[in-house]
Amino acid sequence: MVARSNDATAEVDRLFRALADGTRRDIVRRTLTREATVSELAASYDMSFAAVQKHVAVLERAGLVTKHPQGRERLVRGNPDAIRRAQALLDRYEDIWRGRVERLDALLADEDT
Amino acid sequence: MVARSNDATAEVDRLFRALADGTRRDIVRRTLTREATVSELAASYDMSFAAVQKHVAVLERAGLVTKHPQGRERLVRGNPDAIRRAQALLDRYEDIWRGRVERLDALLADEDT
DNA sequence: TGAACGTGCAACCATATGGTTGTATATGGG
DNA sequence: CCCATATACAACCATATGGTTGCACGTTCA
Repeated sequence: MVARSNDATAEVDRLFRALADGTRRDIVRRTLTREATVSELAASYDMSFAAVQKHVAVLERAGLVTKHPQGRERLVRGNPDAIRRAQALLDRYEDIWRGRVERLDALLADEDT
Repeated sequence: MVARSNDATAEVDRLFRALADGTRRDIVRRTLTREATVSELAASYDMSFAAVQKHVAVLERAGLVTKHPQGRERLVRGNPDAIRRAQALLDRYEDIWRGRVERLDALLADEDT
């Protein structure tokens, strides 16, 4: 009976969940190179403005993008730190597989680093 | 209007979606070091056998684990290749952010490599 | 052979998700 | 000041998800 579902776990859930949608991944990709307003993003996809706005909100909650008010617009900017956080998590799995995990409790620990 | 939602996209959706659950991540972690039967896994979590069996099925569809029949049991084995596939995808985002993407169309391409 | 075990799967339920439309609020420009 | 624009958010709907219980089926073994 492994101890689970702490705050860190919920955070990781949100991170991977946010990445599990093509439109959202596209938004992240776009805003990593150049920030864009919500309207600009919305124009790119075949769905309502509100739908895109919701996707941005999901990404923001997951930490994958940040929003920066600029007058009446919000500049959406991809957050490379969140990407690296996801990478770090996957790296842990690689480590586990390669038996590179030194402390035994690291095997039991989830993402609460 | 970016072209989206091809087969590769659906596959990536499944991959990240599968990782967006703590119980499933735990199963992956466990089975990366040592294969386990579905029953053994089920004993570890505070939910029904069927629930765990469903989680394993989700992981299997995402390619994160493979199942190997052994008599009446199924040995569940974590698949490091799927982890690496996820890593490769995230690496692409890093590359994009660092402006390391050479071909311009790589910016538009999603995960259909 | 028959009982117990391991697994898969269907049916069901509550809640979450991803979309819609409509409305409210704030900002910018004429 | 008014109007158009940019965003946010609520209400609603269909479908997906994550859990449950119950049953069917193959395998092991006494």
